[in-house]
Amino acid sequence: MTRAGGKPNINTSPVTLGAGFQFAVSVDCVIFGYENNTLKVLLINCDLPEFKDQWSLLGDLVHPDEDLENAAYRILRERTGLENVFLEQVQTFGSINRHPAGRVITTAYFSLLNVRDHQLKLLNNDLHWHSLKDISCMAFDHKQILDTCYFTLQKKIQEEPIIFNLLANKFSLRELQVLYETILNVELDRRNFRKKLFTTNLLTDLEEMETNVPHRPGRLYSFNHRQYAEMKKKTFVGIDF
Amino acid sequence: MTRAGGKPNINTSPVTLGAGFQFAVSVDCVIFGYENNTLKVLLINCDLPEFKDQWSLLGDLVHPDEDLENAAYRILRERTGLENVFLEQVQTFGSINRHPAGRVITTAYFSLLNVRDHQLKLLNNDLHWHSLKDISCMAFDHKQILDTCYFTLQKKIQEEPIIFNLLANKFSLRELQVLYETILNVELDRRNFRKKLFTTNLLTDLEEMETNVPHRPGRLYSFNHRQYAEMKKKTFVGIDF
DNA sequence: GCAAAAGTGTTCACATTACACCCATGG
DNA sequence: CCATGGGTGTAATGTGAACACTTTTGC
Repeated sequence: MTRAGGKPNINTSPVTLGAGFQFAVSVDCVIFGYENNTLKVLLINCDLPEFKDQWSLLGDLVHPDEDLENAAYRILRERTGLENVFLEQVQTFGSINRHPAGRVITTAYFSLLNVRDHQLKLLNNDLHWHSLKDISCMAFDHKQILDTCYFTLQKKIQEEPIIFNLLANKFSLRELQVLYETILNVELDRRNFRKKLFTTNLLTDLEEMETNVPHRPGRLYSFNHRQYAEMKKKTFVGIDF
Repeated sequence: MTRAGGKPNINTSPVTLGAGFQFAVSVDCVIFGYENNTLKVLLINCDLPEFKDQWSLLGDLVHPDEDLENAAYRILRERTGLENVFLEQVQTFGSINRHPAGRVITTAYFSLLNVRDHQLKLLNNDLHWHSLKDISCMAFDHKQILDTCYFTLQKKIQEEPIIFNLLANKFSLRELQVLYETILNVELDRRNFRKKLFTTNLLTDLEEMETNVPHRPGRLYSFNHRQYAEMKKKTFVGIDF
């Protein structure tokens, strides 16, 4: 009899986990990229008979000696060759029958990367970028996971300047604005957008211009990581609903 | 050899999970309550020798035939007797050595309930409400989980009107304001607060007054769930960082 | 009557929105 | 010279912040 009202419990009393070891744990990465004015996600073909020729997220079982987040980074590294990529946990999906092989709990991570810098590595894999709009059906509950991560992406880019992870180091304001518009699925006023972005002080003017564009070249900017680190120290309190 | 570049993978090819069944999966509930102008959390004593007499969140192993969220609801029901309580997934914690008994992945949920309506049931358990400010050390990584959930609570009450779950059905504007101030740890201007709340149209004026208060009685309000359901259909797009 | 909180409006600063014209480049 | 997007400012509106006095109750 424990002090917890007679209920042996993993948090309150010494229990053996023998009976508890009935789960497999995986991570799935929703890897967003941006190319040709289109938001894309990196998918792989699923060979399970249950989901023949359907698309699947990049995921794998977590190793017994591996932290969840490390497993997600490993998948990114193995599949894309990238080491320092934006990655953040989104949500865990654990419905009973979500995987035909048995009880598999999966934690979804979303990742943002700059497609142009990393195209070559993908040739080694059976991976493909898919326009988000063209994805209807996916293996497992991956469509639901993707939708959740896309919603999180939409919300987060309005709260934190993570969007720059999808762009090359140098970008024009036009590119940045179109990217916002693409992800949020809205149109933004160009002058107001510029004003807004400049007042954040997060853009470094590179004093360079676009080249080989069939119109007046725009200035190029980079994201000022140092300035953002300063800004983050400030807090905000409000009630908005 | 699968199409996935020769890597057998849980998402791409038929694999047996025998080797994957090495995890225990649990859920932990961070149950917030509000009493005597204090934000509290419901904890239980931990009897594990490693964490002798330290406090622990309410959690348990997920049953093999049970969804994650159902496991969290079960814990709430078993511990508090409550059925319809606000509950939301926050984050999953899976560090290798977070549990001394073995590899345990835990998904944290946070819950909001109205303490006054549900005091009696707790007598059957070794549960206690703890003022959030008095909690320093906890068993496992539960302090980290609690901090994460508290941060999520602070953020969410500024985005969605979930705070009403912590109050009785009838409340005065004063009570509501003090609750906001307590959770956010700020002082709010009373007139601006009233204006703001009234313009949301989420409060139903019950045409009742406080009684037995040693000052001018305030009006009582209730949260208008129906109105909020209407509001939720609208969207918002902005860039705020 | 005193302590304590209820109730109530206005002003100011700032942020957001809407909106139109000329400029530089490639073809 | 034409198509395309770059670059710029102002006025109107809306939102958030600051702020003081009278009222009602219990004791």
